[in-house]
Formats: sequence, structure tokens, C-alpha cells
Amino acid sequence: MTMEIEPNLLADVGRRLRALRADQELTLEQLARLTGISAPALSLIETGKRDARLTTLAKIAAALRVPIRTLLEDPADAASTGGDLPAEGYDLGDYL
Amino acid sequence: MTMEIEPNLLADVGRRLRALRADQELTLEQLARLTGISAPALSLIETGKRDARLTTLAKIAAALRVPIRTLLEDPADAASTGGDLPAEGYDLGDYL
DNA sequence: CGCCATTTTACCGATAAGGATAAGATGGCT
DNA sequence: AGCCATCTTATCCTTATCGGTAAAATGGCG
Repeated sequence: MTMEIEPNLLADVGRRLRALRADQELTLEQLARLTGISAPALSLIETGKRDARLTTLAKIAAALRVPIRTLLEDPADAASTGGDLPAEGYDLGDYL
Repeated sequence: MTMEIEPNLLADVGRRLRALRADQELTLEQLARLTGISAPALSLIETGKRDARLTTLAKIAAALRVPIRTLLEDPADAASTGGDLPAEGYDLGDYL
């Protein structure tokens, strides 16, 4: 039990990225030129095999003309744009 | 003109991260234990000196109990949770 | 079937992330 | 002033990202 974050975060981001690129009918080569990130690197990110850095994701999002948020969450989940904090109903005293 | 992404993305994320941590009154040490990321590394991220990986941001967001989106955008900007694509009013034929 | 575009994978080298630790710096407090 | 908690910075080390290139898959399409 190692606090798994969300098992396949990278795979999910990769799928969304690929979908967005497909929507704009761009090849990896073209997106590579737009972002300055090599096509092989983009391929690894899209297939969930690479843990990209924040600025790398930002470059991709900028090239695709979408906010970075779009790469990280589906619009369904992002619909709850109002409340974040669960209004503190737990405490983590054990860790501290 | 090198397509600057957003000049101080890392500094902005760092500020939001620090604000969230302050809200929950956590020290870097405590957040380090919660995330498995060392306190020095967290400090570098919060001060905008480190380009963290996606899974690193995800661990931090999970520990703070907020969606990753919260680290990347102010709620103000995130308010436009509806429309992303600018409805194609440009073309990038020059790059292709 | 063979071409050709696209993608994937595998190497290489350079740079950076991240843990650990320790040393400074900062600030509050008595 | 000293002490103490917290944060910052520096160093070393391992590992991973990332661009570049080139080589394999993959997938149409004629």
C-alpha cells in the first residue's frame, strides 16, 4: 500500500493528449515542430510511458490551444469547478 | 520570440502550492512525509525553481486533497469550465 | 503484394529531477 | 542575546527526461 495516486494517470493523460491531437489532425511530427518536443518523446507521453515535466505538458497544451487542465481531467470531472476542499472532515494526526 | 508558454508557470504553481499548504497548516516536513517527496524538493517546487514531473504534482495534490487542476490555474480562470477550443478561427499552415 | 506515412522502440549523450544529508538563512519566542 | 522551528541552499548520487537519430512496427492504399 504505497499511496498509488491514481494507477494510470500517465496513461489517461496520454489518451486525452492523443484525442486532442487527433481532433486537430496533427501528426506527431507536426506537433513536434509546434512544441519543440521530439516526436519520439511525444509518442512516449501519449502511450503513458513517460512522466513528463510540467513545462513539457504546458508546451503541448499551448500548441494544441487548450488549457493544461484539459490534459489532466475529463470535462466530466472538471465540471465541479466550484468546491474543492471537502470542508475538513478528517484529520491526519497519525502522520504528524 | 520563442513561444514563452507563460513566463512564470513554475512560480505560479509554486505560489498556489504554498498557499494550499498554508491553508492546511502543514510544514514542508509534514507534507514531505505525506507525499514521499523530500522537503528540499518541495521547497524548490514551491519557490518555482524546479520543473516537477506530472506524478510529483499528482502526489502533492493527493496529499493536499485537491484536484491537480487546483495547482495549475486560479479558480478565476478555471471558471470557464465549458468551452475550450476557440472554434477554429485560425490555421497553422505555415508550420506544416 | 509492395510502397509510404505514421508511429513505436531502441540506442546515445546532456541535462535535470528527486532523495539524503548537511549547512545556512530566516523568523518567532522567551 | 540565545534557542528553536521552519525554510532555503548546496552537495552528492541515482535515475529519468528529452532531443537526436535510426531502426522496427503498424497501417493504409493503390
